[in-house]
Amino acid sequence: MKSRPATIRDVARRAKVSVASVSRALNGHKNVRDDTRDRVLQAIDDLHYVPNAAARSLSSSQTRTLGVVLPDLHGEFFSELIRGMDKAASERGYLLLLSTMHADPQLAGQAIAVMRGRVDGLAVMAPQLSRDAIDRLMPEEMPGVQVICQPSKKRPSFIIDNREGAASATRHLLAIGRRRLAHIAGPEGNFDARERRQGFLSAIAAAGAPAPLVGAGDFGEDGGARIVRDWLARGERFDGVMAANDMTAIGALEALRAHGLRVPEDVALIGFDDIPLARHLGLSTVRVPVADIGAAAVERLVAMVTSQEAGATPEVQPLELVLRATTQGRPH
Amino acid sequence: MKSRPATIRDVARRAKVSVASVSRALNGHKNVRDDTRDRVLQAIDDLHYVPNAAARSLSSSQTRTLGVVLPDLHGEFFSELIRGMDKAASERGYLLLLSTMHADPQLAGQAIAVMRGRVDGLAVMAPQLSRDAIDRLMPEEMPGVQVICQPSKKRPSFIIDNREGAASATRHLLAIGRRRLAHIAGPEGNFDARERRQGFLSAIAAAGAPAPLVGAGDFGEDGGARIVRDWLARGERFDGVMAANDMTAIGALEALRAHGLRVPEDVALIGFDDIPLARHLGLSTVRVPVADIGAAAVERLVAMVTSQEAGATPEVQPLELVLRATTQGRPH
DNA sequence: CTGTTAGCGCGTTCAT
DNA sequence: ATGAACGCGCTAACAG
Repeated sequence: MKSRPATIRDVARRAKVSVASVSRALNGHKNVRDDTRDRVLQAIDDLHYVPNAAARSLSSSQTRTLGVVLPDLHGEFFSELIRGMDKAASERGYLLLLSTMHADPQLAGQAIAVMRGRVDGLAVMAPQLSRDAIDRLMPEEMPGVQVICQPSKKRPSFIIDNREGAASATRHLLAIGRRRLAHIAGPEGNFDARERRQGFLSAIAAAGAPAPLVGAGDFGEDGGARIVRDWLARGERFDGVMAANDMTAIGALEALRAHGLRVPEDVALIGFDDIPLARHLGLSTVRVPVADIGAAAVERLVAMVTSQEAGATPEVQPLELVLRATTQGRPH
Repeated sequence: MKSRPATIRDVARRAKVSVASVSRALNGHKNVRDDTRDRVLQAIDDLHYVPNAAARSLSSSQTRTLGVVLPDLHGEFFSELIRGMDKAASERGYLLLLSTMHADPQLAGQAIAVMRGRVDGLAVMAPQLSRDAIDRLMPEEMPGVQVICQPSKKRPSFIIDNREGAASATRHLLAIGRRRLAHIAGPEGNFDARERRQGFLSAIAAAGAPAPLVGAGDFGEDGGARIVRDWLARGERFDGVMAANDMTAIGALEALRAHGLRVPEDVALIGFDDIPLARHLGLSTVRVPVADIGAAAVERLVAMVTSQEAGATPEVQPLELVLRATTQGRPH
């Protein structure tokens, strides 16, 4: 007996009430007699009735779904962000519709477009897009928040203080006596990468330290390793490296060691993000509370969806300097 | 001018055609004159029309969305699985609706229930649930596949040969001359964990090696470390450890070293999964092609959704032994 | 090739 | 407290 799924009408018939009563009972309205409600519930149970989500959306024009548009993220960063978002969403009865796009702005646009009508709100992370590009892509009429990218004036943004984080990492290098510093930056198109570079440079300037070495990495392990090898091959001298993120730092670490340099004795090294690998490798870094950011963003998004709240003040999550072996004499 | 979104009727009016023609043009039907199609496309562009997904679903009874139900996964395993799935899905015009549930079977049931009517098919990973439990939870009428868990007879399953993987890891330990082996198992309720333990034991038996030590871990770093500390405290002797997964192995590695034991000289160590950490720590392991599994599962699911295909033969993805420093004399 | 129209399943007035 | 009826936006069957 694989009959088609029961509809609200089947339930109404079986409970001997009208569809309106079933709907009311279902949505917990007050004006339903206990007796009626029980009969409805019984019928629902008998028929294994499950409301059709599409019909519900069409008629109520809300989906109880949130769209999440992410760049081509890897590893722990991705999973932590989703974990934070999913937790906040499911606690509030929302589901997450996912779209992991690639760097191309055009794809970003498509990703956002296909979500229209399927979600009540949108959380977008697009560090490679400018503020204006994001503004152009986001549908006017739909609530939206931005996560870890250039803050918008029109939408709440959940960000971190990249400059301060990078500056404090740099000050730490200076504080342990390193003077000839180097920075391996992230992709030029990436907002966070640019901010971190700025933070590094301003800390150097503020301390009156010698002009630093700056190379352009790609947020990846290979990029970090390549830059370091180049420097070393050119005979550059440096005793402290601040990398744009942990993966870059890890690449740098391997290149340094492959060249016979000791870390931290010869060169101190610090990254950014605090991915789990960092802890295991004893890499000093700046911790980004990714899951918290995701949760905060979704929490706010749900508030916007349910109560039309506006407001666009960026919410800045605190960073934390995590000191480990690569900037300390002792092993972790 | 923040008017309500344009509907198909607005488009029809502006293009001076009927809604049916708009629908046909939209869905790429052949029987539309070029002239008509152009006018429709023009109107769509003018009005920034985007079809309402809910209405479309209701009327066509398909959502172009796939549900993904996952356990409380961490790190790279999670992100790789999603990456593989999302790639396969988006290439075919499908979106992923996510639900990360917790171990509780009741929650699993809820997670699946809320997806009814919102997705065309379901991909479920539930290693902590029995075959029967999953069968009971999965809606009869909806296409579904299972990923990395006890294979069902009713649905295609995408699995790995845990026993053979564990056995080959164990044989490798034996082959490099280790005889007093130990196994740190995963949670007893987990299907893959049980299979891996079996694989370990049968390899031991087949080789006629001495009775091994077996401890119950939890797939986590702490569990692995705890078991090793216990063994060491009790004065147990062993020269090779096969851990149920990489995180467990990493915990074991740290406990071993903290106790002054050298790896692999004193104790050889091998894990399972090949998460990125494994490579960085030089941990030997068994590689599970997580992204490929996810992609294959979704690919098959889409086929089932679009063409009612049946079939329930488990698809077994190949594993690969990855040898690194923790089972070899030399560093990686 | 094109237009008219009847549902799809549900929420929600409006009467009663 | 309950029921009848309309409309949400779209697809598809049917007429022309």
